[in-house]
Amino acid sequence: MANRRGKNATVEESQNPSQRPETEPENDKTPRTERGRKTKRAILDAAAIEFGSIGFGETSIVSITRRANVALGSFYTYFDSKEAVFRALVQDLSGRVKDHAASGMVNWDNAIDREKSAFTAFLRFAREHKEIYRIIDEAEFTDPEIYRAHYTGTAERILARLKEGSEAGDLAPDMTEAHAWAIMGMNVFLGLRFGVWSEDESVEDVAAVARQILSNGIVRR
Amino acid sequence: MANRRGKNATVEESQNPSQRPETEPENDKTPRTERGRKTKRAILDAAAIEFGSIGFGETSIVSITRRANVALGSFYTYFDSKEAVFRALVQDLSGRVKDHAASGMVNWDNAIDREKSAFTAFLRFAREHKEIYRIIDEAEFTDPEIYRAHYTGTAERILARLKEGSEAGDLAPDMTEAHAWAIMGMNVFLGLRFGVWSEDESVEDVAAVARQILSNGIVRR
DNA sequence: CTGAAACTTGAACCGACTTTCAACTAATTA
DNA sequence: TAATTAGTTGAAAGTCGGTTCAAGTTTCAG
Repeated sequence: MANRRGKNATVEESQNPSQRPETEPENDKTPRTERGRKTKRAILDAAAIEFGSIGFGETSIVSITRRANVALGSFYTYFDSKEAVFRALVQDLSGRVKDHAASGMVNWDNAIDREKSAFTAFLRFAREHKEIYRIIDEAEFTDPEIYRAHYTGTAERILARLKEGSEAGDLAPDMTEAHAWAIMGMNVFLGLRFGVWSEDESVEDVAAVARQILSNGIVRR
Repeated sequence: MANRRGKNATVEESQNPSQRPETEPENDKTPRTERGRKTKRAILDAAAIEFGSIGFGETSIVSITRRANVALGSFYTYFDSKEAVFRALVQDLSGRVKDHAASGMVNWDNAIDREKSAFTAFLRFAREHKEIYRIIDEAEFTDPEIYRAHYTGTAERILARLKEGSEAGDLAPDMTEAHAWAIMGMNVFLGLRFGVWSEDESVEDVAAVARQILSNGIVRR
């Protein structure tokens, strides 16, 4: 096994450089003033809380603006509809998850430990931001495109790592998209059960199981 | 490895014995006539199609009754609300998935092949019933209780199999809930990507990857 | 200081959906 | 056949939330 130190070697492109790429500039609803930016931020933050706690169906524009301490009408200064805030939010959060995972993924010597490190970062993140994961999941129904993009992108990054591992000689030579999806599924469900639903097991213990599976499978040896 | 034939040895309790357990009898909305039973069935079927194709948020009671060729008012003869049909439906479908998985899981000689067999059955099922999976997933937001029960129950059954595998000497001796959730996550995500989203890979190829991971992990050997 | 642009406000409008209900039909029982 | 119960119907009431907009406030450049 090669001995590579992963400090920051893992940070992918990540954190968007300028302020607001947000896919399309579209109908110029972008604030032009500091005041405006603040208000928009307040609306987004309030929306995150509402969507995260009571879900897309139950939150109303009023519930968002009420929580943001902003008038109902102000909402439409910055967003076209409930779907629009949701979309903006999911994109925002999806990016944050990616960034966090990348920057938290340090200290690995081989491909297996690299994955363990990635999972550990992910699990900690899930514990910190349970709402975020609810929101991204709900996008499956509210905004399928973004939902797909989120998981497709994540799988691509995993697969890239796996291929590096193969080339370095750590991993079997035949890593495919399916491998990446299998690992992602493992991570997501462990995150749901041991991150979001309960924290009755230590991060380390759960990560050890994931690591064991990747390095040995579950057969008796 | 022991050589056990799994023909039906795997059918768990499954298919509910009498007709309609449906959790609570509650407000006696049960039909008393053949005619009534037919109508209720029509509503449920129509609901499955609506929920499955346009989702919970978009379907309205009218859209359901229209599709069922039934008057709007008839809906309330059998259900209290949109949530109520959804709940009934999810419970119904969750049971069907379980039954199908159990009965499709035949022809295994050892614990690993048993899991491969389970996954194969699941993936085929997912391809046949993409809507069903969308519906169960949506329960995460519409009816968290049932959603949890669905996955908790599935994980329990996986864990029971793993423990049998350990005892039989096929599997490592330390199988835990986390192992079961990891496997379930793998299966679900592979099902999503290679069952629901696209069928560009053969069931066998995808199953082979899952099997490889469980038996060897992904390290080079 | 002035005027224009950015931003804020909430009442009011509007459409869509849920839910109720009284009148009607079908099936069953005595 | 009459009386009773189960089931069906769709109009209409009621509710709820999204969206609009005209009037107001704040900010700032000139």
